[in-house]
Amino acid sequence: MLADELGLHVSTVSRVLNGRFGAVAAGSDTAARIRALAEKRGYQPNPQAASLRTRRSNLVGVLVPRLADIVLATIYEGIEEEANSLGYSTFVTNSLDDPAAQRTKTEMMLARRVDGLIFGDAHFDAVFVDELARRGVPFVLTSRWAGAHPSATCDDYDGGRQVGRHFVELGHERVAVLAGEPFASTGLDRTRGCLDELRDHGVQVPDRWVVHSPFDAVGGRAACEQVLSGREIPTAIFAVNDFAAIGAIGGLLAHGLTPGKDVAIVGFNDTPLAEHLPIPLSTVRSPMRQMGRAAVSLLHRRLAGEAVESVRLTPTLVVRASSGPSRALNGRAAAGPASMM
Amino acid sequence: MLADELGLHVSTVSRVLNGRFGAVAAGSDTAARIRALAEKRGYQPNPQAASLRTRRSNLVGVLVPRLADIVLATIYEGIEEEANSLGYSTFVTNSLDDPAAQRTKTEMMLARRVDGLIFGDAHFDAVFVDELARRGVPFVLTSRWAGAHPSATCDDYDGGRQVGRHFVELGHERVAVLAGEPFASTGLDRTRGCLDELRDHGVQVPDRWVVHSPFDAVGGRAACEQVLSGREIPTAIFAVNDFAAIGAIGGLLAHGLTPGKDVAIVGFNDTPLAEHLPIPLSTVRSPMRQMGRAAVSLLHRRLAGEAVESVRLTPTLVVRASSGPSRALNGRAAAGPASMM
DNA sequence: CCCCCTTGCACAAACGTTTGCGAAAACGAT
DNA sequence: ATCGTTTTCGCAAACGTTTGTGCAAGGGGG
Repeated sequence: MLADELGLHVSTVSRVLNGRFGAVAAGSDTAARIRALAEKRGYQPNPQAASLRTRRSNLVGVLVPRLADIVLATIYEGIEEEANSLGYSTFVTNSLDDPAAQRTKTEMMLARRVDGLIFGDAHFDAVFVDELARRGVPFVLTSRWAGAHPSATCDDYDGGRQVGRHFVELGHERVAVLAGEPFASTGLDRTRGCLDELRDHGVQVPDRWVVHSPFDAVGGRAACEQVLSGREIPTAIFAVNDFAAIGAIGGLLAHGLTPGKDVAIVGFNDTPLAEHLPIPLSTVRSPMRQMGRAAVSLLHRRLAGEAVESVRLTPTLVVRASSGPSRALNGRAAAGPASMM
Repeated sequence: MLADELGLHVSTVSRVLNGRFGAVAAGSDTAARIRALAEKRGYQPNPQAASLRTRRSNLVGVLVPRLADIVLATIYEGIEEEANSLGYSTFVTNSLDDPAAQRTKTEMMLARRVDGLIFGDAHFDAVFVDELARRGVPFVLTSRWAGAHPSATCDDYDGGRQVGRHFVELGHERVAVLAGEPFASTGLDRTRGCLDELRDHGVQVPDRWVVHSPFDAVGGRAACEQVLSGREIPTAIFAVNDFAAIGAIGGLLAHGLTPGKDVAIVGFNDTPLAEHLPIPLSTVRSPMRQMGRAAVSLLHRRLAGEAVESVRLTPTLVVRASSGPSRALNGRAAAGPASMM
């Protein structure tokens, strides 16, 4: 250690390096000497020794359904940024939305003595998080909310309404919703918002046109196929997730329908890919990175004993070719489909 | 603690719970009593206290260019799986391929006392990893290799050759390569493999048709635009990454060219999206998850003092619509470009 | 000149493990 | 019954911090 090398006591070193109190912890010259040597030696305090003593690890555990989902990965980028700037390190892990995995992974993080947790995979029934709350484990939610637990989410309901309004403005009267997983508040709120807005404008969506599926391309494809299997087909589809939208586009094309022409389609999240797809995808941009940052900030304040309130960030609709021009101008005639591609 | 509760000494408890030696560390009855209570209390040893004593943290640091890149995220899934099963926990962080960030993030992990590191973002020049190796920091590489450091990678050169062979089999004689970042072994090997295979079959690729770009859609788009800006255009394009391929597809369409018809295009990695794109993308499937697992295994053995050798996993070409049917059967006539979308 | 207050630092305990060492107890062989 | 060997387990030190307490010196006011 450097204490001995300076002929000082380790406690003195600790005090100046932590610079706790307003008052200087040591004579300005000794403090300077200490800092100088620490710099020179590249001294980094041993975090495990410190947390052993302080009973704080400055670790936060993060659970997401899946990091390979770009949405969650981006949220995690926000989490990491903010966490680092607050002096925390983060453990991430995938739960795959499997309740058993959520439990065991959470226990692993707890065993690692994380100070708190951030869940990006909360299920709408909230049974697991309720249980954790009862145990007094400090956590916050992000991406999805559940129960009354503090969360940093996107205002998905509002996003859904924006999509609904977009559809009515385009004159659509037959719309389907690919609603995502039934246990995720994101999908639920997005579809509810959309349906509410449509209803407010006199458009009713039949139940058979609200279909749940996983938040990925194969899920979207399957859900789309199901919608298209009926006698009547919709003129607009809202997929509550960009990847589901991509799958749906595949489904449409397979049925000889051109997205953005025969049927409008809009996704959600504004994934980087959306604007680069062969048919640029209309979508709702959600502030993913900010959600992550907000979640950490929430957790940080919770850990400081503060009573925090959930934050809900507003998304914005981005219109591209996939939701096409107004149906009023467009009619159903199929022009040379290549023109807009 | 549970030691006192049992009237036993903490050291005894420690011994039976660790079950170190082949010989039982305690009487079978006391051992049973200890285990029973540990189970009942849900006792989990404090890892920071343990690492303080053992000077091993069982932590491994992972640096990737970006987790929001699905390729790296998937590799990380493999890393996490294997790490957990070996008793390690992992810290991941994004370096964004920025050398300064690589340095500071690495130092952060070292400050956290990780036992070893896994780099998914090694640069081909290897200056940083060389330096680390000199300092005696234990690490392995994955995804990209550099210098002679142990790595778990895909045989990118072979993958490139497979693409080259595919192109010659289809009869292409004018091919372009969107080569990715010039500092990544992945892109370098993939293009080299492709070019070598083509050359072996008498096809020369002009330098102006080998263009570097970031591994994402906008990069691919830009690179593609550059290729298409010339007087002559290629009949086949190899994008060394699926996302770049998607961007390139956008570029082709913008020029009125239909991928898979006017020009064949193949990507790399077989991202989940590839097969669900409007024009299903031919691509080379790389064993991402296995690479991650192999990297951890390598690191683990290195930490045990073993001298390890790099592993190189072989990829397999997956042919889909985007590389279209043989040019011999196809000719150059451009049919209605929309038909297959 | 004495007292008190501040400043500057050392002392030591504590956090929860692991592990070398040694003592007591159990056991087997003679 | 004795002796040697093994088994079983307690003792204590150590890992690198943080932090409450206390002691000595220095300084200012009476």
